Amino acid sequence: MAERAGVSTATVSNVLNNKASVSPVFADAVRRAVDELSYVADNNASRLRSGKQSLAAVVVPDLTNPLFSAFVSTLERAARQDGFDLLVVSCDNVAEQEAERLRSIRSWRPAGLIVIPCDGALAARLPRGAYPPIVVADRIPDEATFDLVAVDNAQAAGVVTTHLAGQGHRSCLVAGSTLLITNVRERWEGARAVAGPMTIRLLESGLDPKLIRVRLRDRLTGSPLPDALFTLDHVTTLVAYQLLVELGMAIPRDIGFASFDETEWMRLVMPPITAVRQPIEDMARVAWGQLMRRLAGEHAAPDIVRMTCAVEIRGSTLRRQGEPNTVAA
Amino acid sequence: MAERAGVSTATVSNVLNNKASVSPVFADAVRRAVDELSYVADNNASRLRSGKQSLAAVVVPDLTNPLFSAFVSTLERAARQDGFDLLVVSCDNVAEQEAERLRSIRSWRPAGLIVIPCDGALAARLPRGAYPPIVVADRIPDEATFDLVAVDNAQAAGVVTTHLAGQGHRSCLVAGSTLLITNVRERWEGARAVAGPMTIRLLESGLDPKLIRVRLRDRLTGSPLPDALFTLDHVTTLVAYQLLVELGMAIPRDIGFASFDETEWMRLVMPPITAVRQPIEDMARVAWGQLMRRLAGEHAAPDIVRMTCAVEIRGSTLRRQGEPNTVAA
DNA sequence: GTGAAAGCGCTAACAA
DNA sequence: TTGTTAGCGCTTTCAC
Repeated sequence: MAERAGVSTATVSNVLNNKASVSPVFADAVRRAVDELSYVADNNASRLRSGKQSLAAVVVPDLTNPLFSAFVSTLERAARQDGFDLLVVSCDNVAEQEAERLRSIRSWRPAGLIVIPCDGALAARLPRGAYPPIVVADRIPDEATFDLVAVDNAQAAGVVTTHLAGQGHRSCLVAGSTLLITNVRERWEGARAVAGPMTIRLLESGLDPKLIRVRLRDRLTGSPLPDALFTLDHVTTLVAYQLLVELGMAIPRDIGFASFDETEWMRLVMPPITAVRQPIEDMARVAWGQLMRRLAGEHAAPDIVRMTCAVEIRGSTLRRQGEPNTVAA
Repeated sequence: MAERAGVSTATVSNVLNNKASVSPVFADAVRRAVDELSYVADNNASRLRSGKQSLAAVVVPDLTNPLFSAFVSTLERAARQDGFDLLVVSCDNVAEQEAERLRSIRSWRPAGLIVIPCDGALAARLPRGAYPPIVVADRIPDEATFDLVAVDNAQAAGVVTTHLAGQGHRSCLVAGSTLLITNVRERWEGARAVAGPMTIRLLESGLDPKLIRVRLRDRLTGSPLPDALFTLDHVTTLVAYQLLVELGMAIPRDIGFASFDETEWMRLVMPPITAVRQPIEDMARVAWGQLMRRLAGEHAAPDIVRMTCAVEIRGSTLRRQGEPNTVAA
């Protein structure tokens, strides 16, 4: 490359990084050679010498979850705009995998990490020793030692619950994977706090769709029967809705139905489903911004951002007068 | 690190890569030091010297498309099993971006690339000069110069079309983004080839949801009205279904509805939607296998794999006797 | 304004 | 079995 342009490697480097001033003649020669050989500098060699890394990594629990893939998608775009590429890693919802990946990913010497952790015990899974800056998103770690962007789970769950009670529901089943996930705990506590006279019960249904199905079915066919169901995560919502349809339970007449996490199909089914919409794209952009500030050398205390969710009230929870799906008392 | 263990860097390297034999005493010392410092070797420095790269890259048109995120998810798992990490890049459905990314991604010197291209003209967007092995997935490039894994689009579209005709539909509208995407072209041609006496028309609706909506609405409110709608990609399907609901068209009585690409909600709505299910996870595994074989030095001609789709016939297209949603003639 | 030389962290080749 | 040395491709430093 340098020989093709007839200059030294140092000059090539200077042209490519517009560093020290280079005469137009040499600069042109370099650019021509770059073009002819369609040369791109080796990022890693350059990092090795300069210490400037343009690779970041993102660790998510599950790439097939539309919430997380939207997060990664937006993050990737934000990163690219700042000249970074993104190593994407999934831990398949397994904490041990996450620990392993968190360890091994350091071999790439990423400039920073963005993590949606499996559960609250993230800090315990970080190996001792030097680490690049870490930003945590979506799920809240037990210790507030990281920059964090998450939603106000309790508030949003509260809005839904208040709405359910206001629609005259008497007994609400709240179903979510596990209280070990701080988000789920916050949602449950936010719901319980405002249930008022409405009976409210929790079902920790786990992460495995088959088990979720069995456990939910128990509650939806046993006694006492709830007249409202509030599911706290994407998978539980999917299993629950399918189950309600199969059991022939009419929504919202037999049972009101609301979901934390919105997916496009919730607008498409009849009646459409009341859901909490998380600002996941905004979260990705905020997380990236937090990381960039750390890379710029900011030393402030952890930056904790809580974002507000939109609650979309739809037919699946409406049983009062004047509204669709009104039911005679 | 080497000094902490009291040995030379070469010995550390030998222990970490279990290369040349190292005495148990020294090996233990190294392992202890590794543990204490929670040291991981710098992948890039090691690649620089050894030439062995354990990074691969995947380029997809859009990470929010569930088909593609499932692909990336499975691919990432396969890669990890072979000791590779994955650089994930989206081109946001823009060919120029894809070209740019394909160029710049080389700066990481990935061992190989897996690409779901924006359209058929992939080869034209590859810069001249040396390239790592490339495997193309899902969308078929114009020139058969790459290893390829894709589905048999024409066959699957044919099955759906034959079914639609067999259900007594007289006039079918086929809607897909653009024939520039070879998949869409194959689907359209596969459908047209077996339409028989059923009138069949094509709408190239583009990639922008708003425009898709306008164009579809024209066809679904104008004349002649189709009595079946077959959408050829995920976005078109979503827009179309919403439109049908809004227009108050009863499925399947007013219009039969089928989709290429299956998403979970298609099983959940009533009636559930007839859809072609692509074996996307299998495609990811096959693509990774193809890449691994190239990395192992295989020099054979391009390996072209076509996989068969499952066609899920559901209520949205059933109007005959003995089946759900039967309609009097 | 330019090039020679050193060195980033590692591994390959070889000498001890 | 172990350490020494060279060099991967780049950027930095510093003489010119």
